[in-house]
Amino acid sequence: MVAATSPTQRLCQIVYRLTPQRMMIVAAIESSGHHISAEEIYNQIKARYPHLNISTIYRTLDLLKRVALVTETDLGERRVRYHSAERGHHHHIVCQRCGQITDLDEALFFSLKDGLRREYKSEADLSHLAIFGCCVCCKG
Amino acid sequence: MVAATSPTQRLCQIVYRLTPQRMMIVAAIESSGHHISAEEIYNQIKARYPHLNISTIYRTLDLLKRVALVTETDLGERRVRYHSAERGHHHHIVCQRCGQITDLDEALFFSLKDGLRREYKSEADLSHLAIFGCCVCCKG
DNA sequence: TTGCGTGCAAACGGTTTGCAGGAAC
DNA sequence: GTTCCTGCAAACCGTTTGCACGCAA
Repeated sequence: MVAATSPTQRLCQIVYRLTPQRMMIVAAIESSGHHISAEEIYNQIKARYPHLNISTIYRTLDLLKRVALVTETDLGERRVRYHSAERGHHHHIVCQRCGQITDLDEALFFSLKDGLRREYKSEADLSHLAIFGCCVCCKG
Repeated sequence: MVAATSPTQRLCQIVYRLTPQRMMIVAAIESSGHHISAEEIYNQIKARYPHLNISTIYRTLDLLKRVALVTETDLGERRVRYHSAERGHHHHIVCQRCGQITDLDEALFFSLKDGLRREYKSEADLSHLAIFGCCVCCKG
């Protein structure tokens, strides 16, 4: 059983230099279950490696986006969040009261995508949609 | 035939002071067909009234949001855009190539809203959704 | 006359940039 | 040895804030 190519291996293949910083940043994103922000990556790595500069984070994130290893999502905060592209397309509903983020099944969006194609002749890129609302817990 | 209360009249009713700046800002938003940014409002008014300061724009926008005269939308740019609340709920598809913004019919979203309620017990606030994609013109 | 609204200037927070030294290959 | 990557510091850009003056009511 052969493991799928790891993100680090893929970075290698694409000829970019494999520096400790880049490996730590990739690892931080991979290991993060949720959508992580640049600052969160920074703080997480800095604890072990205080030398790191935040501009390196941004430059690496930019690189990772270009080689399609990470995707960025705008969850309506002031800042943008990142996650591994391996997690694929998914959408979220963000609770406006408690901030909880729930991932949504893609099937929910099929009819919307269809309607856009039929009625607007537009191809929607529904790769990372954030919907705002109110979750079960806060409805009471 | 009686005209509906104008935004300016409504501001008056809500006891806030009616200053020339506020009137100009309301007028700029009303007369703008599209979704206007704080800076666009600023530049538009400044041409006639150079004394105006941009912090007044932000403070007034904040006030107008609180009294529900304007709504703000995040169209995935760095900045936020505003429009008159009178235009009501609507959604947009933003073309990722040419930047064109097309308003969408709300009916497109009924099944999505329904699914969210049924399957996730969440009440979606679909008042201003921005969907990204590719318009007819750019598809070629 | 009072208190709200304004202009001004300075700060904010997330992000980007130019530069020179240093590490990966 | 060469090129790319990094840390540093400073700039950027949209937005917010504290303050004192001034105008709407």
